[in-house]
Amino acid sequence: MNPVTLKQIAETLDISIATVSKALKDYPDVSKKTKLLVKETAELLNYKPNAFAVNLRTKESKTIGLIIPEVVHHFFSSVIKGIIARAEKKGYLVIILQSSESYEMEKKQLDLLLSKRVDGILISLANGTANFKHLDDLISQEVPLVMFDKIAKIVNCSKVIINDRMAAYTATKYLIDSGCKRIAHFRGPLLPQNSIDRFLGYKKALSDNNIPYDPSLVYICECGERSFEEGKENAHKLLGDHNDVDGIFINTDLVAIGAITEFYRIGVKIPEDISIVGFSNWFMSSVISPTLTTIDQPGYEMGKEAFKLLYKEIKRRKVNLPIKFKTVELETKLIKRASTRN
Amino acid sequence: MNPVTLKQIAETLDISIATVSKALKDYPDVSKKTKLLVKETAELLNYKPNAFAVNLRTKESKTIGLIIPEVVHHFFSSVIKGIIARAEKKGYLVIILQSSESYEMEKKQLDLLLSKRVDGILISLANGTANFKHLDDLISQEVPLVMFDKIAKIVNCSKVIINDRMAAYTATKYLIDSGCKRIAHFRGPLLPQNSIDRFLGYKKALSDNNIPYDPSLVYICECGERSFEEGKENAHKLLGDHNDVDGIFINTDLVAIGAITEFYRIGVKIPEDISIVGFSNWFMSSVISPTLTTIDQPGYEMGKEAFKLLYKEIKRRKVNLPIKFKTVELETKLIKRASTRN
DNA sequence: CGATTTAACGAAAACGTTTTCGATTTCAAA
DNA sequence: TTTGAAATCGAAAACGTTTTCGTTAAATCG
Repeated sequence: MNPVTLKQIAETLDISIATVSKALKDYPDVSKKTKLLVKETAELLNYKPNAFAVNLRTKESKTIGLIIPEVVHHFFSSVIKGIIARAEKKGYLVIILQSSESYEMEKKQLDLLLSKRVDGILISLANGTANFKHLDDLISQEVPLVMFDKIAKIVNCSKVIINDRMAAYTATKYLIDSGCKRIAHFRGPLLPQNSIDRFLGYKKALSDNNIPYDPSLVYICECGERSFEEGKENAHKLLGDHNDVDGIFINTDLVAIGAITEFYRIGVKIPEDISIVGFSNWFMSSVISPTLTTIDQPGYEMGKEAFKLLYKEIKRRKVNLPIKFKTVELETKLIKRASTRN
Repeated sequence: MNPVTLKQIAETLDISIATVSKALKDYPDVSKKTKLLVKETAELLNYKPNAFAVNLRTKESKTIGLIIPEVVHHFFSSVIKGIIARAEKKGYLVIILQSSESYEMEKKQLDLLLSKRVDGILISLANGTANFKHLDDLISQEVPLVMFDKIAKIVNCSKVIINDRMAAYTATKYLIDSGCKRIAHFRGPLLPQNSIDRFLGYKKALSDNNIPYDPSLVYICECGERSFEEGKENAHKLLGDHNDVDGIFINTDLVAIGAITEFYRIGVKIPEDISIVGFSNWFMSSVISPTLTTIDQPGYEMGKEAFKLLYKEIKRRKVNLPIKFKTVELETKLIKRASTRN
């Protein structure tokens, strides 16, 4: 019961393999009569083209690779969903790999995808990635590549991002406008561009409003699997270090939720004693108590947009058109909830 | 700058393609000397085997397909993570597709994966799936297949599940033991096996404890994208229909969280007025207020286990060993939290 | 030294498709 | 009838591997 091939159709119809192939793809140099015949028997025999052979011939797999730092993550799973949806429409399948925020894994996985000869790669960088040679190599090999969310500015390819700096500015400004005078920041790791940008946005908002920047108010989180615990820990530490903090802008919702949990345990009132703004708008943030004011990050759209860019690049490369890299910036918005004073 | 092939290595070394291929795979009939030579130049030229050609020759892609009802879902993304982790260790890549709980999409996607000639398929059924011909077809084509979580008992393949019935029984029993006399159930859709089993577990727990079963206490949820809203709606409806309910066993955490939100809004006290037990143990459930008592469903392990079964089947089929289908049942446990009286 | 084994290599088929290009047929126009 | 073009078809190469099997040369044995 082996899969049926072009050859078998050719034999049962007593014509050549070439004609069968051409008939199935509606080539102009085969008669309507034989086209019909071929298509009927193909249907009858339940013919499915052998993807391996097609790949080999056409040199494309209609498959793209996706490398993501962490799969179990509301934002990233939204991105995945967006990518899959868009890719499927265009006939592409997507292979997903998880770097677990490790540079080494990221490199290994790029290699894997490359060796599988995917038609293009979508990537959001691991926190541990400081060296970009692996990406530059990809580009010099002319593999279509687009980065999203956690990008490296220095790498020359298409990107889809949000304006982290502006969003952080908005978040911090909102704390200031609601009366906060002494605002802490739980930031992300030192390397990723987005945690740098969010930090800078925070700082800029302070200075624009004549609030002195105090480095001792900035706490670092890994923002990995221990996000929630980190939130609790940093909240606890903060309370030990300072007694005058009345607002915190936190790099990511899950850490913020950890902080809220700890504050609740200790008896610090949110938002009366301390106001909190998170980042990402995890679904969770709308159901905890108090609900969390945060920045909405459009994951699904980001996924769709990222695939769109990749698709264009794949198409253009195929016909040797020049590639112009684009970076599209998606809108974020402040979601006002109960963790801040209005 | 085309990718380097065996042929090019052969030419630069002035030996045959066959020898190069064999040298790289450490065949015994090539001398250590040439092996070294070949490997060195392969390294030098940065040779990467052409996956397409290998696939065509070996008839395997080292890729598996995964069909999941919904990607943005704590449980399922945990499963994905488990599968990817295990697959990568064995050199397999995984293509992920989302059925969005639709039978039609599920069918289409199976076809897609089949046409890509993945080495095996992992699937969790859509809620809309009542007909299993597409799965039986797969099996008769001898495509390795394992179902997980949302399975069809009638389909003859390996499965990895939890004992939904027992888990639901435990959950309901816990409500009873904590003093509840009048227990409602927010169940899932009518078709999926697991929502049936959970309902049966609920019913059995009632009858074992001499509590009359009252159909008017059972509410149905789609448990799709609107889960949270459904929870709120059903909670509201329940309050209108009955005034003596003191406990609810809810098919899935997200619905339960919706219910809690609504009860909170209305002023019903959890757990004093009504105790609630959810199902799945979403991370969210540990941070809302009150924290939600629930059944922990081991997603990551389920993913790992599912891949393990699939891998075994792939290996055995390759050497034409007989296949014995297995269904492994994973442990669940009751997580006692604040939404129930202890 | 002849016979036989062993070691090392290569030719070639095969996997199933796509596509170029030449061959054949048909048919209308001259 | 001849000629030319148009319509159909097929042979064959190519994609890059893997693997069988045969060939040669070297080594071993009696």
